[in-house]
Amino acid sequence: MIEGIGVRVDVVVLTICDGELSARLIRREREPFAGAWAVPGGAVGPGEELDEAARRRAGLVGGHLEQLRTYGGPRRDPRGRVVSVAYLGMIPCLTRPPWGGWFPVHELPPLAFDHGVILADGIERARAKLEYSSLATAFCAGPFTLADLRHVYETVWGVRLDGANFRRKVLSTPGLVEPLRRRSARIRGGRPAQLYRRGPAGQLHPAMLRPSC
Amino acid sequence: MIEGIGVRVDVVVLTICDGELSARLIRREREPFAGAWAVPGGAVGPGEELDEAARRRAGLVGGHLEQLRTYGGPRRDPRGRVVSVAYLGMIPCLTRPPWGGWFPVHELPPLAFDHGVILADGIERARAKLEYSSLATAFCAGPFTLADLRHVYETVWGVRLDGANFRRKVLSTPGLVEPLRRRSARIRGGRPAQLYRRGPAGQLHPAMLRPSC
DNA sequence: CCAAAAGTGTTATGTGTACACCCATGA
DNA sequence: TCATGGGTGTACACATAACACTTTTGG
Repeated sequence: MIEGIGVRVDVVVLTICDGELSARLIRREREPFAGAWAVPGGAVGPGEELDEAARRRAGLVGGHLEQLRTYGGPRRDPRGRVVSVAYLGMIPCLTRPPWGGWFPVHELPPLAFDHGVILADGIERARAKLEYSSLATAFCAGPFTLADLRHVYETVWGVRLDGANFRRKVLSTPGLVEPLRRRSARIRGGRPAQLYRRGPAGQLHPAMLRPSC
Repeated sequence: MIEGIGVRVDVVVLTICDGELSARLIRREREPFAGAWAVPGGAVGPGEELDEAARRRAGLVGGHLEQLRTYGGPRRDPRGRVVSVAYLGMIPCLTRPPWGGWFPVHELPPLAFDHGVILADGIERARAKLEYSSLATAFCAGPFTLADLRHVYETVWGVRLDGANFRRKVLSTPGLVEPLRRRSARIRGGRPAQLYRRGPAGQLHPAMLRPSC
């Protein structure tokens, strides 16, 4: 049953930094691709669940994590056969990176191995899942306004959404968000907005469709 | 990089036998779970793509094949750590099984390892993909009528659909089906139906929604 | 002729979209 | 009071669902 195939996890971690959908990358220290950027990841430990391994290798304590796809081409790694179980993680908005390595997805450097494909697949999965799941709230830390949530959609999809229709859509989905008693403090004038937190709903029915389609 | 983790593919192969959504199972000959039913699969060969391995292990020459999910719990296999890359295959309707091992998904036997979970995930993926993809045509061999295509949806979802609305929906989706010059022969009376073949479209916009939701 | 299935028409109902307009706050 | 963003109302386009109706075949 042992075949000399290595098993790794590689994790596409996305967040929104300063209004830009961004991915976390690390710089490789060893050959091959020494000095190139790559998605965080590493070998799966003995007795370790794949999900656990993904969280450990990505340093992802909280936040959303889901399996993305498995990449197993025989020539992916010049050192030998390596099958990589890729994951997609999402963490709340950051105003500044906690430690280096966040790249806006429009300004990605060349990546090692097939990590460019993995990252592209992860971004597309995130964009698709916003349509039919409540995953957008995973990008929001603590209480948020409907404008905050709308900005998540606008940033990830790269479109502008009508605030009025977005509000109706979100509030008409049972269990998507729950209102708090507080209102947001205003920064630059304007009426203070109602604050919300995540609701128990996981799926959206009907879906929030991307305007481009 | 070699860690003693085995890598396999396991394939959920679905078809429609005699109006029933059915899965192909094989009987295990060796321990563990000798005599139990399991989904077809096996180890990935050296230098072999995962997709190739899935087709080879499932004996799937044509038909649709897509990656489903990877199962890697440390206790999946009592012999040791085995990561299984699961695939979902679909082949056209069969009036009778070509060789044994087709089970209606409502009458499944107990399955070896975690293959019950894998099979359930595969069935749910198939049901979900009918909504937003043209995958239903993968269950149709050669030219088909719109009634044939509707029966695919009805069988996989376990619901009844209105023929008139289904027709309009399918024909209004560009590139989903293409009409042929022929009409079907009638079996038990009734007007002969127009025959169609698959079109180039892969995605459905808007989606074909399950009535249950 | 009748039964059966293909195919068309019609209408009520709901959902997405665009946009006008009012409300509450900071400066 | 004005600018800004939160929040409401409304009209139109379009999709769905239900079902009556016509067409074309076999028996």
